[in-house]
Amino acid sequence: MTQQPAAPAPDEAALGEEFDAPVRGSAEELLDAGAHSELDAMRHSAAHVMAEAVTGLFPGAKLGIGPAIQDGFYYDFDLPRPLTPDDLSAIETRMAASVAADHPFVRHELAPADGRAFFAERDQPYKVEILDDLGAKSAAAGEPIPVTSTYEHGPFIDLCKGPHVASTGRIGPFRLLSVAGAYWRGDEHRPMLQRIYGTVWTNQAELDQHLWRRAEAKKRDHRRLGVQLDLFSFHDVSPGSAFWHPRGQMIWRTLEGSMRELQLRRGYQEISTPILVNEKLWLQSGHLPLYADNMFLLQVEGQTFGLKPMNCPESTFIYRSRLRSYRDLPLRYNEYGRLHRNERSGTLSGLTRVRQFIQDDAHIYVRPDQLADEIEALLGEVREAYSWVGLTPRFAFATKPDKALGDPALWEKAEALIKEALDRSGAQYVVKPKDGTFYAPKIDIYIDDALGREWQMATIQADLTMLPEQFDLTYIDEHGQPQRPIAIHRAIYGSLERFIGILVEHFAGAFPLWLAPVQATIIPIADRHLPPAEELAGVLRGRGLRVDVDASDNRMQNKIRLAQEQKIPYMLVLGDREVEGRTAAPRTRVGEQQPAEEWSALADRLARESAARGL
RNA sequence: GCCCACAUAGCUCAGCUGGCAGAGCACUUCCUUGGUAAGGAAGAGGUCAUCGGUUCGAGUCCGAUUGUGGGCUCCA
Repeated sequence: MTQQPAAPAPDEAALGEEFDAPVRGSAEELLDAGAHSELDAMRHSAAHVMAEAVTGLFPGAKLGIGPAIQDGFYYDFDLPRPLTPDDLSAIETRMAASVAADHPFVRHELAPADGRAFFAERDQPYKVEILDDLGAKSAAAGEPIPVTSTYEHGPFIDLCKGPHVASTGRIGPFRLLSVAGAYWRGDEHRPMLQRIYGTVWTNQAELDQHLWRRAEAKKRDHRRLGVQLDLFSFHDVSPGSAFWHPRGQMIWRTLEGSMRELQLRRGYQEISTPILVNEKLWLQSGHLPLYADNMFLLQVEGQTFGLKPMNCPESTFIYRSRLRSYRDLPLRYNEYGRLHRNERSGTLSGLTRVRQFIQDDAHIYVRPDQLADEIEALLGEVREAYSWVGLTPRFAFATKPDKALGDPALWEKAEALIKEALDRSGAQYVVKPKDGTFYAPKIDIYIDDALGREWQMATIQADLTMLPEQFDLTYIDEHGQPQRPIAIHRAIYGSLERFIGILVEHFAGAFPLWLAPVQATIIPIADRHLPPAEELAGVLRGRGLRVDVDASDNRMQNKIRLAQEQKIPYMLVLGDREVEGRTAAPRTRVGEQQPAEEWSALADRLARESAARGL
């Protein structure tokens, strides 16, 4: 967010650093009302008006495309020089003038050849390319080339299939947001154009709401809160890899602990496999040719080793370490594997795009007749784990892609079994045809966070070929014959790094009690209350609670403020009154004051609340 | 990787057209021992990301490098 053309409102700036204690569950008010076609027409029209402004400022500018998108629009330009934030305000000013002039949008239709000539004359090669592609596509389909339609408003005319609002005056309040580079047609071998993003709404209140939501998202940004809450940091000695501070690591361990509990209950067995592995492993699995660019490879004594980018192949060595009976299956191996992927430098971003991460991975080996039951159980695991953090998973079923390994009949069977499991579990899901991996149909899991943003999280894949065939896995069936198992790959949190990043933003740093790295801070009012404060801390820690004592010489009010900023769920105030009765006065981070409570009763209550994993 | 922007104290940031490096918070010490969102005073803290260049003189101008941000791209 490098360019914000207009200064924030003064009161907003003053409040910016310390936003109010977030009230979780207020998601609805943050949600977008949703786009509709009238608004889309307005946004697309705004793109035209912006193109008018840009071509006015930069005669000879070449135009890419300028569609409506969620919340706004963009337009790509080929310009003689890079745009600056000052240019954005100049463009906004010109746009405002065009809106004030209320130019009608007029549609013209031209014969295809005339249309091409029209844009060729005006030296608009990208538009010509679009028309040529359109013609080629029609020819290939054996259809007539459609007429070329253009829309004209005031001094500006553009290739466009519409629709538009009636006139520029109908365009609602807008704001230009940022400039970014974008390859023509998303292809890095094509020229890089300059893209300007803007947002448009039907009225000022909606625009204000949108800008507020953007500001709110920025305040919740896990990269910012990670520093403020002392969770993790990044350093240039290892770009793309987080340094976990004690509090961040505590969140990590707490999530991991809950998952271990669930996995134990479900009969998983935990394994751990090497990080540094000879490249021949990925030659065998088939990953190497496709994935080598994303791997960290190194030469060791004349051989090539790599840091593992995924866990899957190695669990097969444990599977094959002895002969397996049909009675052994399902065999559920889970692994918290530390993975490295060489993401391109420009793509790294906080915890959501990293080079090193740890997955709560598992590989489950099943007989074909066990597949549907196992998938159904896995869907239950996903629902349970996500309920701990108040997220509702949505499922997408991705089927066989065109380029796929293995016997099509097997695919068909596996897909039918997955569908059966999905239906039986009562899950809501969409089907994404041909979106599976080359070795497995899969179920992808999505959530919407408190700001209404969608994230792809976990995945469940039913691998028919890669592990079973490439590594020649077998089990002995009841007739003494070797059979192929199916390998289910699944991660529930996915990457813990990414999961925590999403949770930080979802909760705005105010983690539920069970997950909060510090669950309570004890606030002695005066120094003489320090020894009993330590005593109380001992009682609470004895019940497994994570507790700090604020031993600074700050005043109580200041200690409360600091605990509030750290979003610690409970502040336990200890003064003369409390020490006398061996009680403490709890205050929650939303400002609620609870009656003073006897130490062991308080410890019991908080421990119960924490164990319940409530929100 | 590519385009653009940015990098000043632990954090958030100021430093106009080149002329001895600043503030608030945090930290240390002292005073204060308090009742639900900042008590007071003093002090310490910076090779202005790194390397090179222009200049009498560079935080400031130019170049390269590294990192970060907004995007594009990719994602088994």
